[in-house]
Order: sequence, then structure tokens, then C-alpha cells
Amino acid sequence: MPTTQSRPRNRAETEARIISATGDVLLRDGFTGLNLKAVAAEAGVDKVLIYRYFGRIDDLLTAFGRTGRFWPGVADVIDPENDRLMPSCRLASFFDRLITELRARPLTVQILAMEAAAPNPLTARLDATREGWGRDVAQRLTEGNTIAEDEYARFNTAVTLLVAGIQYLLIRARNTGSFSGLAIAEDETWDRIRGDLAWVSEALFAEADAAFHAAGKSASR
Amino acid sequence: MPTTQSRPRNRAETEARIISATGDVLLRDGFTGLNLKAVAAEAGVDKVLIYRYFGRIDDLLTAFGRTGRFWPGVADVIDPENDRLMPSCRLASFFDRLITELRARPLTVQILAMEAAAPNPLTARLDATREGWGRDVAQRLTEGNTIAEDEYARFNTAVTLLVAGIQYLLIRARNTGSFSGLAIAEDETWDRIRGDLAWVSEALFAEADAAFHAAGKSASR
DNA sequence: CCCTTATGTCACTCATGAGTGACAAGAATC
DNA sequence: GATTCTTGTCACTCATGAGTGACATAAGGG
Repeated sequence: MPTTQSRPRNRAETEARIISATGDVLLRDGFTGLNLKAVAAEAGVDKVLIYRYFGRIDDLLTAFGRTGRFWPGVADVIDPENDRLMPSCRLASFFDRLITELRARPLTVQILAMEAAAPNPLTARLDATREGWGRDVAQRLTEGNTIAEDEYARFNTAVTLLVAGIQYLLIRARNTGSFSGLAIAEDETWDRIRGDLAWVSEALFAEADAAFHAAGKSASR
Repeated sequence: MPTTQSRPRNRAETEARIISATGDVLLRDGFTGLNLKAVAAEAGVDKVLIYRYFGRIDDLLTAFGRTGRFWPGVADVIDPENDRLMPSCRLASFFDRLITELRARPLTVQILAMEAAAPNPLTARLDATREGWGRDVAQRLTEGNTIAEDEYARFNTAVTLLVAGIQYLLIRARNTGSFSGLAIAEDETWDRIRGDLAWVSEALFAEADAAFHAAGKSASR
């Protein structure tokens, strides 16, 4: 509970405190504990200022959504050597990086959980950011390789389902230690998942890898 | 709003009405709209009776959880011809049936969404039901086939992730029309997903299928 | 130094939902 | 028919969170 006595008047700083407090509350109490009173208390600021500066609570969420880059960028999840890797390695590296990025963003996982419960202005922001992300990623993962049209669609579905599965397990890991026998709260489990996904990637891309080799490009990382 | 005038006094029926109303509210308004007042109104019954007959709201959820078989049984998701099918077909049939079963249970999907938001007595029930389900299913899918120890673990992770992905997409489909380009609210999309998962199953089980053929068993459905 | 405005504080209303106590009226029992 | 228990109704309290109006004071401009 920060002192409210000696702080000089400063709208910009107060706004920043409110935004920051929003993230802190979300992180600490989850989206179920996110409300104006809690944010005001966390920021050491009167409720009224939130209304004055941001409008209603939805607008605060919108403003909060604008401040952070919650979703990892395409560059963050694509291997820097992507172009030289064979398809399965590209995909394995993508899963590896996606897991790392999302596990490093507990706030993002909270927003994902929020989104799963019910969409709102904040999750809409995340949704918009993610718009096209899937397509861009898929493009980076497959570009330069000869993959048949229908195979591409199947590949897309498979990757989407696996990405969805990763998100879901991360959401569940906030509250649950074990999912279907996987200790999803443990780092070691996620290391194992990374490894297993590398195997899945190979299985999914067996043909594409063969074609890649036949084309005489370099194959391993 | 049912009439409260002429209904004869009957505790058993009233309890049944309350339980039933719980499911109706959950289905209609989602778990965010589930509260005592709404349940009482839906049942056309006074709030007090819920306290009297069930105790607090958590106990109502527990009672509600006891009444229904929300999670599909192992037999519902395993092909009747499972033993004669090759591994990839077993898995494909499992995905097919799981999707069918879960899509036919909107209430279950609501409870899954609840569980993702925050565990409670009702979701605990679902969780307990599901306890061992994954193991049993995996056993049925692989029994009689020679699968190496480490390959089994990888297989397990892959299936868990895909099942998690299916659950997540179903949860999201309550509120969102499109996820990563997939129109998850449409029946046709789910038909396509079933087909694509059959392909994924083949890719994951290529080796096991080969071993199955080598053992001279019948191969197709 | 005074006045205006922006910043911050306080004290409320309104709505909602959990939970409780007291009372009214059937239904069975004697 | 009077008594008693159960079922159902009504009228509240308590807690919480959204949202608003009125006031106080710091800061800067004239």
C-alpha cells in the first residue's frame, strides 16, 4: 500500500501506474480477480481517476492491451536458420520456441484463459494481434518446399491443433498440476514435450523431408 | 416463468427441478451466468429451497455433477472393431468418436471452459471421472501391438496434445467463429478436422502400422 | 498575489448476488 | 379436529463492485 501523501501530481505517471497495476493484478489474482477496486488499490490511486483517465473498465482493458506486446512475434518463433532447415526441423524449432515464449509470458497465458472464458476488449486485442500470425508462421514454415495443396491443408490443421493443445495445457497449468498424466506445471515435462514434438514433426513431415533431401539442400541444424 | 401457485408440495420433484435448472442455466448462459438466483428463477423455485436441500452453491454443483455422465466413456470413443484395426486406424477412429461425443455434449464443453477458468466442485467431478480415462484409452489404442517404450511415451504426449487441442477448440467455438483460420463453429470444419486427424494418425503410427502388417493381421476397417 | 484548471480525495448511490430468520400453509399423525 | 413436521414464501442483512457528484488542493498563468 504505497503512501498517498507526498506524491506530486502527475497525470502521466498516474496513468502509467494504473496500467502497470492492471498487469500486476491480472498476474497475481488472475482474470477473475481483475476489477477496478483491485487495480485502484494496487496502483495506490483513487478509483475515480481510472474513470477520468480511461472511461469505463472496458476502456482500461483496451488501453492496457495497447501497451504490451503480449503475443510473440513471428520472428520470435521462427528459427533464424529457418531457410536452411528441412521442414520437420523448422516445425520442431517452432514448437520449441513457441513453448519457450509462452511459458515466459504468464500474463499472456492469463489473457488466453480470459479469452477462453469470454471475449472482451483486452482479449480482442490479443486476437487481432494474432490475426494473420498463424498464416504468416505457416508460410515461413513451408516456404521454398514443394508441398501438395491438400497436404498443406492437413499440415495446417495438425499444427493448429497442436498449437491449440499447447495453449490449453498452459492455461490449465495455472490451476492444475497434472493433465492426462502429464505434470504440466513442471519444467521437465515441457522439455519432454519439446522433444516429443520434434518426433511428431518428423512424423508429419516425413515426405516433405525426403523431398527436401532429394533437392540436395542441407538437412540438419 | 412457471406458475408457483398450484404445484403440489414435493421435495423430490423440487430437487429434480433445481438440478435440471442448473444444467439449463449453464447451457443457456454459460458458467459466467450460473448463480443461485438464476437457477432459482429457472426452476421456478425459491432461493431458500436450494440452501435447504443442497447447502451452499458449491454443494449444488457437486450434486449436479453427480447426476450426469458428462464425460464420454472409454467404450464410446474406442472403435468396436478396435482389436482388429491397425494402430493408425484405431487412433483415427478415436479422434473421430471423441469429436462426435464432445460436440454432442455442449454442457460438457461448458464445464471444460469452467475448468479452464478456475477449478470448482463441479469441474473436480469431471476431472475425477477423467482420471485414468487417458490411461485406459491409451491402453486400448496400443494393446496387442509391439511399440517400444520411448515411442509409447512420445505417442502419449502427441495424443494428449491433440486431445487438448480438440478440447480447446471446442471451448473457443462457444464464443469465437474462427481460430487460426479454422471456422471452428461449422460442422464442415470438424468433418475436415476428422479427416486430417486420420492423416496425422497415419503419420504418427507409420512404423507401428508396418509392424502390424508384418505380423499378418487384417489391416483396414 | 489571485484565479483558473487539472489532479486527487471523499462520500455517496445503485445493482447484484450470497446467505439467513421468521412466517404461512399443506400433509400426515394422533 | 388439533398438533406437528415439512414444504414453500417473504423480507430482510451483508458484502462487493460499478459508477457518479461534490469538494479540496496543487500548479501554473495573468
